Amino acid sequence: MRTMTDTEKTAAAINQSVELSEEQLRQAIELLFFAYRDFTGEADAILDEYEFGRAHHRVVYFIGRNPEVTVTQLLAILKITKQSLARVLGQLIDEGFVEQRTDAADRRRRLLALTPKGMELDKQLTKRQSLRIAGAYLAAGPQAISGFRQILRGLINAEDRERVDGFFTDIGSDISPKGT
Amino acid sequence: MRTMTDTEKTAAAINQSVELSEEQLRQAIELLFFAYRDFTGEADAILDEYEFGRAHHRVVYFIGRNPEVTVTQLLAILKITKQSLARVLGQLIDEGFVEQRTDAADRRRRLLALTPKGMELDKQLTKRQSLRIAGAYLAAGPQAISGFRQILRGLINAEDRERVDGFFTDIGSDISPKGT
DNA sequence: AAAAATATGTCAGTACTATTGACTTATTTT
DNA sequence: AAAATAAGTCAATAGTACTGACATATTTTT
Repeated sequence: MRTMTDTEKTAAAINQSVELSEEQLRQAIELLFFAYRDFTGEADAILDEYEFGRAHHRVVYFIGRNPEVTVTQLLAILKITKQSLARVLGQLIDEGFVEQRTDAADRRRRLLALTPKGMELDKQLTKRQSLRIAGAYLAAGPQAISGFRQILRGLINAEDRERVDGFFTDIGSDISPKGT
Repeated sequence: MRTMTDTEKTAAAINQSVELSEEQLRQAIELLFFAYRDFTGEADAILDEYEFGRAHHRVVYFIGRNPEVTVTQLLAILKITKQSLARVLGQLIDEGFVEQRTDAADRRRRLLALTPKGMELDKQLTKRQSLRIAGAYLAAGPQAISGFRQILRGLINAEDRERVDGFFTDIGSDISPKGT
């Protein structure tokens, strides 16, 4: 009686653990719900100080991440309407967190960027969330990080996946021990 | 002067060898944002048919998951106020998706459960989201699933982690669907 | 040059979710 | 009997987002 090869063992293991029970899928739903709730709740205290809401946070975040983004591009990223963005963006501009300049190449366009004040806010908001993520990353290790990324990427609509692919496509390797 | 324990040495080693760049952490923030947005968007079309919103979805989901849950427990899970829940829960009860009965052991309590109609809605809503998750799970494989879970669990506030431990650990007695 | 399309901005009205605060009723615990 | 707990309700407010309609400036197409 022959023994299984390593490959066969792996295949069997995959088959067994890939049996996706309703229980397992519901667990994933709940993980997402609680993780997202706690993750977004992180910045709320800071936002309150500025009398801003989560919509302001998202706008600040994505302008910070994509300097010189246009209004239309921002709408595409956030998937909200122009009217919804207007309120939030207007406040951020009025209060000096975001600045607009006309694109010289196409004068219909307004290029959006954070002011130093806006960068400061972005940094403050992102720091908290980053700490939470860093904690989870460090506790779980590089393999887990790779899996986390792969699955979340798979949950994103195909059209938007490229947005999160960042500058490196070799998922997993970028977290490995430095210098070795 | 005391020496480091093995655990401390390990922690120190991890801290030194793993470099979490701002870029990596921002990528995680974006993964969460897009994945959660697309994941929750999945059920919207169905909810529209019933003229319900996402709040109704969450309530149906958690009652389905925890039959005989009380109002207070549901508030603790959802972390919203009683007044917020009242509107949504009232509608669900009025329209026959959720039923209430008085707890015989403590007649102040109302035990909540889905009616067959409510179960049908829950199933319909969960199916879509489960398919999305199953797709990502199957594409990424068991190791990735494990990592995904570990990291998301690490993002959840410590108090609530037990809620998502599911079949692995004994869940907090406050929510379990009674028995012992 | 005129027409069409694009990018942005704005006004008005509506819906959903969620909040704080105050108060009531019923029931159980102290 | 008093205090605490569980649930329900009323009123007012805020934040986010939507649809629809329309205006202006600029660029592209015809």
